[in-house]
Amino acid sequence: MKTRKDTKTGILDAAEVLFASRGPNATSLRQIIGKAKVNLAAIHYHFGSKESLLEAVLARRLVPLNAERLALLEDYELTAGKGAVPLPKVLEALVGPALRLSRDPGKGGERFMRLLGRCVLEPDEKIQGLINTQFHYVLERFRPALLKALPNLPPEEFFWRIHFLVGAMAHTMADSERLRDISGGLCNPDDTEGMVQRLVSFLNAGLKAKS
Amino acid sequence: MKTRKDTKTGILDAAEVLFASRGPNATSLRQIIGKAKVNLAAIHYHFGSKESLLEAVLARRLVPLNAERLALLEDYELTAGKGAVPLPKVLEALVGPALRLSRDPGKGGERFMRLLGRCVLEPDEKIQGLINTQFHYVLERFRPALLKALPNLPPEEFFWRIHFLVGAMAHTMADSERLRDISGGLCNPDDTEGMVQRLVSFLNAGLKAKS
DNA sequence: AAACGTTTCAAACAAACGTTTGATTATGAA
DNA sequence: TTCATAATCAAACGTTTGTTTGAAACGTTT
Repeated sequence: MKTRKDTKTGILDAAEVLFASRGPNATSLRQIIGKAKVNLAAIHYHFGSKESLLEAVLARRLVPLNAERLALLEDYELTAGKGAVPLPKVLEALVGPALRLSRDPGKGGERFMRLLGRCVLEPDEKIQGLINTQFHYVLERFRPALLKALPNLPPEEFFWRIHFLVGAMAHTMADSERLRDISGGLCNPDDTEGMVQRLVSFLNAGLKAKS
Repeated sequence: MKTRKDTKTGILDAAEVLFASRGPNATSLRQIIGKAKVNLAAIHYHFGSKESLLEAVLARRLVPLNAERLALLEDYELTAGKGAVPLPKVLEALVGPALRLSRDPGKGGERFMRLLGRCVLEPDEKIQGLINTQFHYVLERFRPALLKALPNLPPEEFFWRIHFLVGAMAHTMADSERLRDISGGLCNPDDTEGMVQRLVSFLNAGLKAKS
């Protein structure tokens, strides 16, 4: 029983790193066992299949992450009383915890944030399914707050802007490292708080745009 | 000599469709030849390799597309004289031609737009290389116009916002079909002009946000 | 028609993939 | 110790992947 958790979380950790950097479909089980230094059959023994492994990798961080998002939102709503929570606060609750993951190397760090962004943008239907279930649940909870903070915004326009928001957020999570190249080293993706603040103010202005 | 172009463009067309819907790496050559109804060896005879095939698929549409973007921008700059081109116009020149591709089914249509968005977000380094070369070239040309339209915006902030812009644009190009589901059928991704207009006004407001 | 280069085709290639097997070793309870 | 369960391991499974081969069919030119 002593080595079970070691092997299991060892696989999860290695899979998280590799899934995040090359994408789940481009990562082979043999690369994972090479990094985790376990036997190939251990993956199927502990997780059943590659798909279930990805599911486990996602669930390990995503469930607490979404709980944190909802808790933050409820906190802001309590403070706001019967009034609307200001849009920047709502956005902060939505994108902040996700982006801030990279600040906490112990809890998955940058690796998982990249993986999450990558999965959101992944064409593969199985991965889509895993993500959409979680995302719909969060969006359903955030939608009333967003609509409240954005009065006079037609529902159709609202969904379009959520779509743009998801794109900007996912791309930022998945591949901000690219920004270092594009900017010629001027931008530093490691400055997470700066990143959150910049993204929130960008989204805040975009969502409030006059249509 | 008569059938050469038929086979060659037949492969390009089939590859474009399949690459766009499942992603290049998730598409096998055998799926392509099945759709194009040609022999497997024809791909290597005409293109040399799978990677070169993707390169050819991209180049066929991307070169004229980027030319159109630059032509539009120069047109606006001519009209503006020595003054700055208004930001919405600059954005229109940047994202309009790409999104509008879906209006022209003869010239590749929605299929290529999806592929392009997908390639921008693709982790694979070889694909990144193909995209970055083209994108850098365009961005270098658009940067002065964007900076001119956005005075008082610090260079660091500028690059961050370009990054958000790319994310929103690529996600919109790659997978607006998803919006139909999320919105419960309320939003119609086939309304390309509406899509362009909404994205431009969203990006316009986001780029102008007070930092 | 004969000879030419170009294009198609069925068949096979080695490599890599996710998954399964059956034997072997470690662990905790009786 | 003895036994049963849990975990690890090397080896092989059948597919699928991108790529290569050599011969057949085609179109053009002489």
